[in-house]
Amino acid sequence: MDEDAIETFRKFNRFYTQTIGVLTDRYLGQGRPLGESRVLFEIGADGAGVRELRTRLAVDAGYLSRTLRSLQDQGLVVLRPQPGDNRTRTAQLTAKGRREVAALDERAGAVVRGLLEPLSATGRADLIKAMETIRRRLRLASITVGVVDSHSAVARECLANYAKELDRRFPEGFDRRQLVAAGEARGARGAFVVARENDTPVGCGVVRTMEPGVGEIRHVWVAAGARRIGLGRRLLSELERQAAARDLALVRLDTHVVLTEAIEMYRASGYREIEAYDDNPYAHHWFEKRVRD
Amino acid sequence: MDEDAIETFRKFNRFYTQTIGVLTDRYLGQGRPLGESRVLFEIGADGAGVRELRTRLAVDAGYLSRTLRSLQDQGLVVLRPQPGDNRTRTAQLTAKGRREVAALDERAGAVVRGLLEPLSATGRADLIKAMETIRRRLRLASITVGVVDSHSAVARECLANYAKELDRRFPEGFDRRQLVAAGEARGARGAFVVARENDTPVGCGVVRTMEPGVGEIRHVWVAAGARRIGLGRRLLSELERQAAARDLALVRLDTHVVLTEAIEMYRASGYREIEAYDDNPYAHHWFEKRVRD
DNA sequence: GGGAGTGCTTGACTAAAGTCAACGAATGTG
DNA sequence: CACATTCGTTGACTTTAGTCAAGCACTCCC
Repeated sequence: MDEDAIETFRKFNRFYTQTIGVLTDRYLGQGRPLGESRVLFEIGADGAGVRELRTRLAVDAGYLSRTLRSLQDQGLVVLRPQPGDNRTRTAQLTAKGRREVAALDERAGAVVRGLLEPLSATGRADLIKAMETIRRRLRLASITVGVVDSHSAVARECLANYAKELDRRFPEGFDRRQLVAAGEARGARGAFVVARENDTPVGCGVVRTMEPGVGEIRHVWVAAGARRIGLGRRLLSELERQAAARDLALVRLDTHVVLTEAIEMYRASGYREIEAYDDNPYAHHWFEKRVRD
Repeated sequence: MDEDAIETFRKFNRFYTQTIGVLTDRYLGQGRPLGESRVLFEIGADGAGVRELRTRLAVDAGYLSRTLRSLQDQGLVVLRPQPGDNRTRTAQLTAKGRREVAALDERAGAVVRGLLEPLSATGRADLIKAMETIRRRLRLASITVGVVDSHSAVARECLANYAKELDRRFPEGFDRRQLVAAGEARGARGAFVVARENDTPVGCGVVRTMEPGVGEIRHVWVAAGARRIGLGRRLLSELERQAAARDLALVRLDTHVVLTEAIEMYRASGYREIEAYDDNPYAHHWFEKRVRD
C-alpha cells in the first residue's frame, strides 16, 4: 500500500483532531463536563431510552446512571419509567434542558460558521464536498462484505428486509415466494453475500447457477441508511467474484422499473441491457455482464 | 450563509472525531496515559525545548513537568539544560524512547492501513485528495488578512522575509533598496496588507498609487509553509479591494521570470500581460487588471 | 408463585487530567 | 550588586472519566 497515502491520512488526522476537534469540543464543554453535554445532546428533542443511550455513547451503565442523575438534579432532564416495562427508563429533556441544548447547538454552529466565513463560495462548496467524500469512503471502509450460509439467521434477516422493501416500493407489492430457494445460494451452485457494519447487516446479494457457465444475481439489497456510499457496487463486485469462482463466466440479472438507482448502478458497473431471459413477474429490465473469459 | 453547509460540517465533525478519532487515539494510549504518549510523540527525533512542548501541546507547565519526569523515570527521555541558558531545558528521546515512538508509529500506521485496505484504488485516491482539500481550505480559513501600518514591526518583518527569499531565488540576487518606501504604502496613497496565522505573519503585499486612477501591487509574499493553499489569491483580492477603495480602477504589477507560480497565479486571477510600464531591473513580465469601473 | 434473568442504581474505588500558587535557580538590568 | 524576570519544578489539591461488583425492583417463563 501507498505509504504516502498513509502519511497524508495521519497528517490529516492530527490536524483535524487537534485543530478542529479541539475547537468544537470546547464549545460542548461550556461550564459542563463533556460527558454530561454528550448525554444531553444524545437525548435530543425526542428523548431516548437509557439503554439506547448506553449503546449509542458506549459508556458504562453506572457511569451513565450517575450522569443522568446529575442532569436531573440540574433540572435539565426528567427520567420516567417506560410504559409497559417498569424496569426500563426513558430520559426526556425539560424545557430548561431544551434551551440548554439549543444554546449548545447555537455555539457549535457559530464555531463552524466562523470557520466557513473567510472562504469563498467555491472554497466552501469544495470543502463540504470533500467532507462528504471522506465520510462516504470511510464509512464504506468500515463495512465488511463476505459470504455467509444461505440458511443462516443473518441471511434470512437480509432477505426479509429485502422483501419488505420491495413490497413497499412495488405498486403491485411483492410476494415472498419469488425469493430464491436457500439451497440454490450455497456451495458450488451459488453464494449468499452479506455486508455488515459493526455486525449489523446493511446489505446482501445472491448469485445462483442458471445453467452451466451462466449465473444470475438476485436479491441485491442495501439498507436505507447505507445508500449512496458505493455499497451496491461493492456487493456486486463480490457477487461477480463468487460467480467467476464457480465458472460462471456470464452473469445476468433483472430488475423492476421503479428501482431506478439500481438500474443506474448496473449500467455504470458495465452491465448491458438484453432481452428478457425469464418471465419474472416483477422484472422490466434484463442485464448481463461477462465476468471472466 | 448556507445552513446545509454548517449541518454537513457538523455531521462530518461528529463522525470524524467519534469514529476515526477514537480509533486512532486508542492506539496512542497503549498501556500508557494519552498525555505521556502525546508528549513522547511531540518530542520527536530531534528533541524539543520544554517551552516549545508547552506551547505546542497547550498544557500547564506543572503538568508537563510531571509528565516529563515520569517519562524520564521510564528511561524514555533525557532532559538536559540548554547550552547558553541554564534555566531552560530540552527533552531528547533515548534509544529506548525512539523505539517506543517507532512502535507507536507502527501501530498508528496499521490502524490507518486497516481503514484504507477495503477501498479500491480510486476510492483511496479520492479519499486522500479530499483530505488534502479539507486541510488546505480550513487552514486558509484560519488565516486572517488585513491592513497594517507600513511602519509597524510586522510589516518590516514581512518585507525582510520577502527580500531574503528573492535574494535566494533570483540568480542575480536582490537589492533591498528596490523596496517601496514605507510612506507610499499607507493612508490614502496605499496599503500594507498582512496575512497572519495564529499571530505569526505568513504573507504580505503592498499596493501604492502610481498615478491618479492607477495603482501598483508589489511585494506579494507567501511564507514557504503556507503555499499552495490559495493564500496568494486571497492577498491579491484584498489588495485589489484596497486599491478600489482608493479610486485606483486599474492595478498593475510586474514580476521576475523565475517566479513561475506567481506568474501563473496572476494569469489565473484575471491579470492580462502588458508592455513594460517601468524599468524595474528585476521585472520580466508586466500585468494589469481592472478592479473597478 | 418461585426461580432466572433483565435493567438500572449505588457504593467504592482508581487513574488520568487539569489547576493554582509557592518556590528556587538562573539570568538579565539599571 | 541588588532587584525584577524568566523558566521550570513541586506540593496540594479538584474534577472527570472510567471500572467492577453488589443490590434492588421488576418481568418472564415454566
